[in-house]
Amino acid sequence: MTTTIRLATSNDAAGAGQSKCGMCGFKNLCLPQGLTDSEIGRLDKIIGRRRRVERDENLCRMEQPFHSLYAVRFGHFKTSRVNHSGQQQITGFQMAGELLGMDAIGNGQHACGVVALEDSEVCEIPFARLQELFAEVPQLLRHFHRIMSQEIMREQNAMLFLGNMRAEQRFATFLLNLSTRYAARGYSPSSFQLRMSREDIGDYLGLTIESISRLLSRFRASGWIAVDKRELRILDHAKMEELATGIVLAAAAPARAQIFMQAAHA
Amino acid sequence: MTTTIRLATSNDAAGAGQSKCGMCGFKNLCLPQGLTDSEIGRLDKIIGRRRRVERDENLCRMEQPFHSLYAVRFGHFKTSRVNHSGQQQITGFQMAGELLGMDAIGNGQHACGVVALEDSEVCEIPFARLQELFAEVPQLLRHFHRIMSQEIMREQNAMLFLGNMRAEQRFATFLLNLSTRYAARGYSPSSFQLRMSREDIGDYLGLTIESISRLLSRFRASGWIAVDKRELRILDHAKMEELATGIVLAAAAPARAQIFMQAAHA
DNA sequence: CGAATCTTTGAGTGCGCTCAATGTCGGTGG
DNA sequence: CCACCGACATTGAGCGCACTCAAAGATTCG
Repeated sequence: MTTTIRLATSNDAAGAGQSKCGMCGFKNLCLPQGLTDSEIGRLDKIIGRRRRVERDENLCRMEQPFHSLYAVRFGHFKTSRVNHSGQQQITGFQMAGELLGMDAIGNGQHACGVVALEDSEVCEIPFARLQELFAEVPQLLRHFHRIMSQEIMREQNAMLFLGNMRAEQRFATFLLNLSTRYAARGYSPSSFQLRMSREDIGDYLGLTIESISRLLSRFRASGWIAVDKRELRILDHAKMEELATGIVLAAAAPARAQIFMQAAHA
Repeated sequence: MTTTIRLATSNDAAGAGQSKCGMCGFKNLCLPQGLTDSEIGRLDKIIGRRRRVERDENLCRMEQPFHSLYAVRFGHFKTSRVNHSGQQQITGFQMAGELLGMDAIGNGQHACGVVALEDSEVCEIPFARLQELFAEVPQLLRHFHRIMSQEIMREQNAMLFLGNMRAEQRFATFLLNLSTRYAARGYSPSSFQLRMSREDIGDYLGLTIESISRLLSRFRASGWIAVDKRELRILDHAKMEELATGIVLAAAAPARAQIFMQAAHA
């Protein structure tokens, strides 16, 4: 590599691939979480090449053979499944520090297609080598199990809103989920960009593009959010939580609110 | 082996707990899949007590601390989550050979409640001991990862029908799913009992109890199924697949059917 | 500037929900 | 034995939320 311009993605020592995880700003959200420096070093050694993925490019397609997991280094992705009749369901949106491809382990082929929502970069993690490392770094294995389990919980949360919630509640839940995840990454929980199109949001929430558009308009008109194209600000966080949980934490229903607060802190 | 008659549930040598997995009729569907006899023996040693669970009894509740996974030995279970506003989503129905509790690994507490649909029995698998065994039996670890990944896929399938399908299509998908799973266990794929109430089915499919009842009536009136209480027979399997996939494999649309058949075999 | 894509907004419709009544079954006690 | 009860299931009537269809506006990109 002889290029001179380097973005935030750059790594020092060319080639050998040292300190990939150790220097990554998201190591506490990603696979290395809870590992010692020396263990991180061993993980570094098996991390494959970084891979740039341009906006709208497929990181992998459904039914492709599985070789590697991918950790998002920066950028955003969407994962989706299409069934025989052509119906698409977006199964999730992934951001920096999150792991992609765990659905592919079971059958040795990707169950979801993965597409970049913007120019992004992932770290390739050859699964065969990761498995070897599990034997040597038990803490890594334990954390990997936690990550997979959390992926299961994430999907179950999606089932919960797809099966039970009205459009308004789904959408508020979605916005709060983004808010929380950005906060965990040190970004503003109240002001962020929607990296995905209205259609993607709809395909995730089980709603149409028109419904998403109407929800955005209505939330804006109510003064709960501000939207300009894909720029979004949550103006009334409490109202969002009220919508998402269905619980009114206000003077109107103080008794019930207290009960909930106690439960939440228990 | 000196006994002549053995129920699926019986175990010989009292106490010590030998040959639990080795003699289990579902070992090829469960954790021991692909293990050698000696490896199964090692797995046997860590399997905790068997636990009987009566109909409507909780195997575990939401937010309980996590210690063990459970393998269903016989009987049926449902797993469900309830959110703050009291909305319930059934996340799945489990039968013999299936593993319960993987959602609890991530946070160390059960994300789902588990209730027996009939008198049932599970094998308790202390997770800490299972983790120790992973280090000694790599094949077990690999298979465990496959199981967790398949659980992720299962949840994603649920997202697909909850987000995209009409009531009729969801219900046909549900019936075919049961059919396939019973077939894999050596039972009839076309005749089985619905172990769960209409309400449970509704809470799983994101529909009301009335809708489920109407669907059953309509499917019966159309001659596609026979229902008597909870006894169900699939009379027209092809029609069920047509409904579930949205693809008509019939003379009416031969061209499209051919395309699908090719794709399915590719 | 024009073409393509994405988004917003409106009008009307229909699927599945809500509410309500009736039916069926198993259990319990007189 | 029947009467009664509670749980579960079925069926009907009417409604409303989100969908479909349609058109216009906004934005991006060549």
